Amino acid sequence: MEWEQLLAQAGFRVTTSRRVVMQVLQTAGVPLEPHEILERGRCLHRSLGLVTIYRTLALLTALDLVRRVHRQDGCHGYVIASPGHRHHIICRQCGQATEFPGGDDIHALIERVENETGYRVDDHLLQLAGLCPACRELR
Amino acid sequence: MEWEQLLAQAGFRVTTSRRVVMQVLQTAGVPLEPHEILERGRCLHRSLGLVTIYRTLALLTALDLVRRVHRQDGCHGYVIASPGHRHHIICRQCGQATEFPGGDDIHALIERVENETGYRVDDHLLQLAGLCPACRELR
DNA sequence: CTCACTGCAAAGAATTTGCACTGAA
DNA sequence: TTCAGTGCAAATTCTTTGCAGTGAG
Repeated sequence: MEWEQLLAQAGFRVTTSRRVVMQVLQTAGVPLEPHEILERGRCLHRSLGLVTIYRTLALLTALDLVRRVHRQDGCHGYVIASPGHRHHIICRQCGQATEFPGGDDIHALIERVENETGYRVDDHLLQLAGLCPACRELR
Repeated sequence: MEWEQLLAQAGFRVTTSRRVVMQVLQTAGVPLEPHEILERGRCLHRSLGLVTIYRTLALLTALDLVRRVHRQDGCHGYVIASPGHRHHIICRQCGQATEFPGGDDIHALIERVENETGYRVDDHLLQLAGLCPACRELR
């Protein structure tokens, strides 16, 4: 339950809505869009509103408790974040999102690009897509 | 002018609107959002409409003449694409976008992630952000 | 001459804001 | 008790669709 302490320490209140959003995301395992969070959250908290979800996601994202993931089509979903800078690989069949850590290979790549382009890189957006083990089974 | 031939070969017409959108993007060098393309395009083609820009971008993106780039905040812009699968590095100061090719390092990274996660990767979204050479000068 | 393409208006989504009420601390 | 947080309604964007007129081939 350490995220609750993190919230409190940062001066924010631990409310039912925030608990529900976190619980829904923790249970889901796949990236959810705001309206999907609403549907699932309503089961747990009748009066939950979409506006609150937007505001909650903005807060949780700012605190790095939740991460926003992109899709090529421009839609984005939200997933629970692990501590540290990580990236996601998303199954295009079932939507399952798995985090993986950045390794030396990313740094090597960034260094190469810095040399090739003359840029100084200070942020990166990396997301992979493919088939998860379970969906590969079904082929 | 080879993009015009590509359009024609694919059975699409080379119209003024499409020429204007391409020219604006080629001139810009930085990723532009639809409404920015409209503003600049109007200078060249008075009656240009936003709807046409959306439709044109969808077409050009499908033909891989233009690429969509993402920002963490969810906004996205469009830039001229070079042939082949490339990635972008975007200057957070001036917005300048530069393409760079994927090298062995990306394949190595993907292979590592496949081994670690069991996924079979078939697509990736990689975008870097930082300071371009010109903006670094000004520091 | 035809039909793909365009612009406009209007519909639909996605997201944000204003405001009075509610509940966590 | 107090003020951050909430829900609702309405305002903003952002993007897509329907349709009649226009122009590329």
